[in-house]
Amino acid sequence: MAVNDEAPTRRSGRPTTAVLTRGLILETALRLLDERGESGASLRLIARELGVRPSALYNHIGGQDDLISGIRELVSDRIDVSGFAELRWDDALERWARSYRNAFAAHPPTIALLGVLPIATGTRTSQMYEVVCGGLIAAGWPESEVLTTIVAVECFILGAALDHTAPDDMLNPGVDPDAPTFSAAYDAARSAAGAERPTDISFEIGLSAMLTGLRARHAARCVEA
Amino acid sequence: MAVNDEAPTRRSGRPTTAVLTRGLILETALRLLDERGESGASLRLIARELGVRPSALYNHIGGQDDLISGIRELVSDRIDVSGFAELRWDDALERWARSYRNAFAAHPPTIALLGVLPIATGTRTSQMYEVVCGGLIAAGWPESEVLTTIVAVECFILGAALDHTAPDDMLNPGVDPDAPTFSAAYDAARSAAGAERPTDISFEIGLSAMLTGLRARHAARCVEA
DNA sequence: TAGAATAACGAACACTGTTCATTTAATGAG
DNA sequence: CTCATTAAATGAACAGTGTTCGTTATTCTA
Repeated sequence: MAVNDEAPTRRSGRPTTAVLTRGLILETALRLLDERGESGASLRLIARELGVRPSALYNHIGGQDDLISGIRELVSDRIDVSGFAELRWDDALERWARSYRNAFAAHPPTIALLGVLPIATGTRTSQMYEVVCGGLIAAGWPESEVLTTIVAVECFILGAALDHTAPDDMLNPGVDPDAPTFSAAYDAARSAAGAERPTDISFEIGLSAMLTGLRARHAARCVEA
Repeated sequence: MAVNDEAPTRRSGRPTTAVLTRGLILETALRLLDERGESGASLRLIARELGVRPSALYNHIGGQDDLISGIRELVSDRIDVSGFAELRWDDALERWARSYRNAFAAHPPTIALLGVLPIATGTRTSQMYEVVCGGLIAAGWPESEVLTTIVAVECFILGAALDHTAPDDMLNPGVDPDAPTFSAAYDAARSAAGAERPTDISFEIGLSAMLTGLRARHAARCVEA
């Protein structure tokens, strides 16, 4: 119907003052992701939001993969690693894990991507690993084990971030005569939660369990610094 | 170019013997997912594989969401809950967690969906929760806590399944002068792993830590059965 | 046996990411 | 100051996606 894509008319050719920036594109993408969720970061939506044709984006980003990894950098930037300079290793890990989960839970679509795309060297993500590795090694964790341990915690964090985005009643079995124990446990959990979200309780239980386990491992095989 | 989509020619109208079945579609989708990975389960690919037009699929499935949740049921079916009838709760949980991760690690695209889509009542997935809840409650876990605990473990499992699909060198910092500790830890982890995949080591470390933590929690607040 | 329900095709729609030729302006070199 | 180069936009096009709808032929049911 509409012959024009409702984008503000701009003459062909390079504009007098630049319209786009890689940073501007990434921030717009993240904002749309937050506002419209999930599929809000399509190149065409971003382009429309910026008053530009989709193909113009390709002068600043390499494509969708590049876009995603750029967004990931923005999100990663909000992860708090300050604890490793102030607290004991386990308390630092706890603060790190909490802010890590919160950062990604706020941007669901990036979670699944995070696990699969390689991280670029020299980025802030790389710096995050630098700090966490340093903190744990300083606390006596063996160098050969520290990264696999960090990844183990990360697995839990990302899974929890994924769970955070799920609707609260996802597991609701309803009235299922074939699953009475499950149904009862669901009701019990729900009333025990009160005003809290079940997903938050699960995160706390899991995080606490994992830290207890890691403390035991640390005591068993690590040299105090 | 090609006027026909290379699909075997079949006259319009209902065929003499039915070509499609919901089950057949789901199994084909899962197979393509395994073979071609990631985006192998497009409706058009499935249709072509079955020698059928895409629109024909809609006579048997409700759409892509329905397709995914159907696939999820197929995958969930391979999770081993036999331990809860034979072993101590913690060993049963360990067996369950391992087979859970393996089942989904084999089918990456379903992982992210798992966390978000509600499960249908009366399905085998529901039965899985029934067995796990029953096993833990029989071991003395309080009813109000059992489901949130299970979800906590699930978070780790799904995160680990996600990590399993990532390339091994995802974290490779290369030569990054700004991240010397990280780089050294990466090399140390790599050589310590030997022939094993780092993601498997991380899973074992995390699972072990989590079980240790849960055993402590169990001892502290659960009544022996 | 008449009519309804079923299950296929095939065309179309509204999307998606991406590429390419074209147009215009800014930039840098001699 | 000029001129070639580079950069940044448009706009058309392509191949792909999920989905809907009308058509047609068959089977099932009353």
